[in-house]
Amino acid sequence: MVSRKEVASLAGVSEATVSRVLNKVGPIREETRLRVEEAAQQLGYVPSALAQQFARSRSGNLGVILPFVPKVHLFSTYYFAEILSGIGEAAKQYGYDVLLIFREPSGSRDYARLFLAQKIDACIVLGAQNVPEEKTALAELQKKGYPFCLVNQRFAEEGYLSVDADHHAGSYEAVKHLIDGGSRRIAFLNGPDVFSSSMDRMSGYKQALANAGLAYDPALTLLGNYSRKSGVEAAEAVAALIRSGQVDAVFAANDRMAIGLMDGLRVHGIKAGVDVKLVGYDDSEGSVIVSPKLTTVAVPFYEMGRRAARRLLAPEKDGLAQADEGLLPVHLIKRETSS
Amino acid sequence: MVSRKEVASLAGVSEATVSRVLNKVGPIREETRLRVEEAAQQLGYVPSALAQQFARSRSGNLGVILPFVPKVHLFSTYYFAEILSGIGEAAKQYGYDVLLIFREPSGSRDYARLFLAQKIDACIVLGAQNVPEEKTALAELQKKGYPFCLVNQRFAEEGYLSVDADHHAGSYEAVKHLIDGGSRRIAFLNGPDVFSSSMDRMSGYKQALANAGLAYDPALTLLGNYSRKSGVEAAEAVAALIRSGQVDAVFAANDRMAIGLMDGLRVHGIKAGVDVKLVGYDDSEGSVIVSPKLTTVAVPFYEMGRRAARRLLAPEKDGLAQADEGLLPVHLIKRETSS
DNA sequence: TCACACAATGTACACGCGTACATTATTTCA
DNA sequence: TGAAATAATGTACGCGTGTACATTGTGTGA
Repeated sequence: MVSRKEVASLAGVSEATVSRVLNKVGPIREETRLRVEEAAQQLGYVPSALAQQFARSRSGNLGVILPFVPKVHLFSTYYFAEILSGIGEAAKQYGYDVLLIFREPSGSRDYARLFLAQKIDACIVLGAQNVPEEKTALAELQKKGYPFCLVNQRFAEEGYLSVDADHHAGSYEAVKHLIDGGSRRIAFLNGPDVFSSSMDRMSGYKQALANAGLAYDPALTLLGNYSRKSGVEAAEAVAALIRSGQVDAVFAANDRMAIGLMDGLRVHGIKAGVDVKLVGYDDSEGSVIVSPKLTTVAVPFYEMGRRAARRLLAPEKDGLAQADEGLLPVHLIKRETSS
Repeated sequence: MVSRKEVASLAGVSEATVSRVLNKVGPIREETRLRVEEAAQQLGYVPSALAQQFARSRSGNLGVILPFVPKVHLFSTYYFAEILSGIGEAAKQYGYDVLLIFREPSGSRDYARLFLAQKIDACIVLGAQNVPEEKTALAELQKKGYPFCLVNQRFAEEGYLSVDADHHAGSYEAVKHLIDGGSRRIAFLNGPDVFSSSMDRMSGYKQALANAGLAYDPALTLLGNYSRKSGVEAAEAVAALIRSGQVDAVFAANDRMAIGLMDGLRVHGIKAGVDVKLVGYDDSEGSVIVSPKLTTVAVPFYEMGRRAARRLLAPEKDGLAQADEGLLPVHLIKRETSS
């Protein structure tokens, strides 16, 4: 292995000068720089990231904490793939590497330890839930001043750094679209309220109803867990509501449940888009594959990942922090299940 | 920040003893161990991974090189998510972290530099292609003795470490299934031959035809690029072949193309599963969402990722290397498009 | 020409850990 | 009981880099 020493020796300078040339710090005579660069080139010298990290006391790693989802082995593919990809772009831009952290099945969340061990300089928590253990873990990060950012989740009272989309507006749009199309009895298949996005969607749903002078009926709100299966399972109840004339449209909090619901309803002889209108959420790949095509709400997951990383990594001077504030816009995509 | 020094001081031993206790090396008096552990606990001491890595000259990172796929921002979700998840499990098991490496859009492949910089101790290359730049990059890794493993790709002549599934057998099964169902004129929508899996599928396709006494007709083989769009684009040609009676079934090299093809054919008034049989490949999420449900070949992506990581990280003594050799089995899943 | 500013480089050390080697304490065995 | 073996611990240093500080070189202005 070739180190700074050999380069210095070959270039006929001290190690410090080599370091300065490579890090572009301090004044260097042009001739010296060339000699050093030449020597480094010739020896194929590559600085040891290990030594650099150690000397700088910075790992240069951005940790990304992934939720443990037992069914799909890792993640509800589309959603996380996009976010991760956005994170990757920003990380690269700012010279950071992305360290993947798979949460334990046990649910242990000792995020602070990752900082203590200096494995990461900052981290993005995906799929954070509003449960006590999570809140404790995040509070510890906050207290110790470790930089972290949530994606698609907010803890209103805590004021943690987070990047989120405007799910209230998205749901409002979705439900308003159904109302505009003539629906008056709209069921809502929501996800668990440990996710702020579920709460946001609920409020958007309610507001759209209220704005149209429609009453909110708790009996029309069903609870799923964002899985396809839970959509299928909701079908029976939804079918009954449809048959009894209590429901003429359904808004599902994500596409997976919406698609599961479509399948489940089909068994009951009910066809989405014909017998009942349906709107999903996420604009996932499945939404255009399914038949009829699913009306849904597009969420800029890629951009959300990018912003989260940028907020953590961008130097203050870039002044991006401000530009990155606020909820990202979502937009309704009208397809076949709502016309 | 609390370091070994404070722990040693509090426990009344030397730093070396602290190190020995925590690393469980050498004989330690029980009482001493307890004192040290107590002290570490009390101080909340967490060893600096940075310093450890530096001292050991090992990063403890398993690099995962991700292909650059412009359209889907990161990856054809299901496929990579599963592999990545499997890698994550094995990495965790062997005490490694997963460092994500997003390939440059430019296509630069200086994998060796990652090792030179000591950023990773081993790496898994996803989506490797049989193109000159790739071969050069991999040859360099091999030459320098850096441990790496390919997934779902082989370079026959080079003998690189790789984990692959038996796509020849999978394709054979798929096409045989179509033949058994009465099809005699089977088109093949394959992917680019820079992927060995494409070549494997081709040979399986040919063998199934040959075994059934059917002639291989190059005119019935179409080329896509594994994207949904390319499936849609192939529809016109396939539709013509079907109309002219030259084709009564199609085998597509992955689900995305198969699903795109279904959509494309629908425009031409041709319904998969009714007017033409269709088999896809991958058993992706979409295959059960699409209607009619797609017959496909299930590939153990998760297990492939796990094995790739295990091959690189498992200590010799575990003797897993041998168990992990050979192609992983795939299996046909019969659904609606082929009955 | 001399003093002084600043450019350019060298010297020296810290960073926190693993570990080879030296040293001391304890056991074993005759 | 004494010597040898072994357990238990301490001492000392290397790992490769960043960088504070010291030193030397190079103008600059009166």
